[in-house]
Amino acid sequence: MDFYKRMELVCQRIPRGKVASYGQIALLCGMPRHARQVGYALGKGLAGAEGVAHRIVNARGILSGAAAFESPDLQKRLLEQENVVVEWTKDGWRVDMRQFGWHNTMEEAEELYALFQILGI
DNA sequence: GCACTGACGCGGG
DNA sequence: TCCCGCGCCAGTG
Repeated sequence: MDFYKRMELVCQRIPRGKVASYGQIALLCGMPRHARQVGYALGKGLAGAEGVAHRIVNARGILSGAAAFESPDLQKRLLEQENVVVEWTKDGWRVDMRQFGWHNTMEEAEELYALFQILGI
């Protein structure tokens, strides 16, 4: 069971133009309640998710990781570049999860789990 | 081993 | 819907 390797596979499956939450990533990795470790891994540059890290937001759609990017609005710009609408709220930059959330299917989850088994991670 | 930290989540009101 | 408080757990020193 290698959490970070699983994270890499999961993160790279987030479709362009969609976002996923930390808890959702943890769940797909087969590690419920590990949302904070997902954030830790992204911040440390583990999990090889550099290219798609901007697609990870919290459960409410808030870009909580803005401070971890080189410039404060980099994550927002990367998302807008993928046609994701980001709006300002009193809590910070936010994405509408109903519209842009990655609503993965049971099939995708099972497919990932099978892949983990094959790769032995 | 212990205490503290943090890109978080959720249930209740 | 929003706000609040508590729960969570690998890393770190």
